[in-house]
Amino acid sequence: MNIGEAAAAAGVTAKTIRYYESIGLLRPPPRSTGGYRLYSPEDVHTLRFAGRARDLGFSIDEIGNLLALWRDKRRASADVKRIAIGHIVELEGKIAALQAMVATLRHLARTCHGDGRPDCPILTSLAEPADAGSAHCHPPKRAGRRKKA
Amino acid sequence: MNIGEAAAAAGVTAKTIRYYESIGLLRPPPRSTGGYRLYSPEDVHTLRFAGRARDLGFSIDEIGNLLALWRDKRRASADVKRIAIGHIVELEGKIAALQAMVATLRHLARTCHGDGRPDCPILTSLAEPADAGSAHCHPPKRAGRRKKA
DNA sequence: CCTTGACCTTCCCACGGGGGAAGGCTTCAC
DNA sequence: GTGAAGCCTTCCCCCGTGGGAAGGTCAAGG
Repeated sequence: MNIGEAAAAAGVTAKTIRYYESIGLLRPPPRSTGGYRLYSPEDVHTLRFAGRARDLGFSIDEIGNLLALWRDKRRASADVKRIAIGHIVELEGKIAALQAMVATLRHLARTCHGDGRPDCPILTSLAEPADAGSAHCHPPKRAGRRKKA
Repeated sequence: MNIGEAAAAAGVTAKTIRYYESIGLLRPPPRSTGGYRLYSPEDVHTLRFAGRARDLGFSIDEIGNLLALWRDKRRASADVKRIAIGHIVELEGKIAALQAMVATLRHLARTCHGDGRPDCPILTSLAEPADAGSAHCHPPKRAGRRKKA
């Protein structure tokens, strides 16, 4: 089948498939005489695997590792589980960072009149020096974003 | 003061300042005879404002809006609050998406032996057709990542 | 047989939010 | 006067795609 059909069957876009192939995540499929990529039903399985792993937030590298384990019939399930657990930890870190932002924003929004007057603690707090604006709130910023933080 | 000093005072990197200037988020400062950017204490306030807004997860566009409101002394605090509330909603959507992923992963990890045997429900579930693998779990995937979702 | 339209190909640009390096100026302290 | 920072610009890199242009292929209908 052509790339469009395979993409629809796997729940990803043709664009994504070409991208995954270009970065070496997927092996290049055979081509028709006209140069079209030709996919087998097994390929569709692999594509769906990759797409669903992405939906679960795995990075390209992690998906590559999972794909290798998937292809290896003698894998140990412990290896798979370790990757999954590690990913859970990573996701929870992001969740915590986002929740800290929400908490800070909620606090700021609560103290803002929200009417026609110009004075707004959200704005003044954002411009406050150093950590004065966030110290009374929740330190953990974005996960690993700031180098000097 | 030069860019490095201003960056240190505002808690951002010189690189970030140049980047923000290049995309039009910040106005170009005056230059010395040697071409160095010269920043005033007010500029440092603005820089800190932008950096802290980014730490709270605001997008470049949103920071631009907030900066415009910040400069406008006759703004209505309701406008600021609306942006903040909108951002909270957005962040909560991301949190929910991440939590759904974690829940699914937890479920999969729980059913995986995690020993030397090769059979692993994590892998088989990822390759299952359609929504069979996630239907018994939590639908909301990443916020706005998949177009055809 | 030929056209049409859907599909495919490669290539480049964009996003956010910068990191890092190359190669050249300035500026400051000694 | 001179050496070491620090700054300048410019370029290319990362993730994970999405969008679109310019052009080739394929299947079906007239």
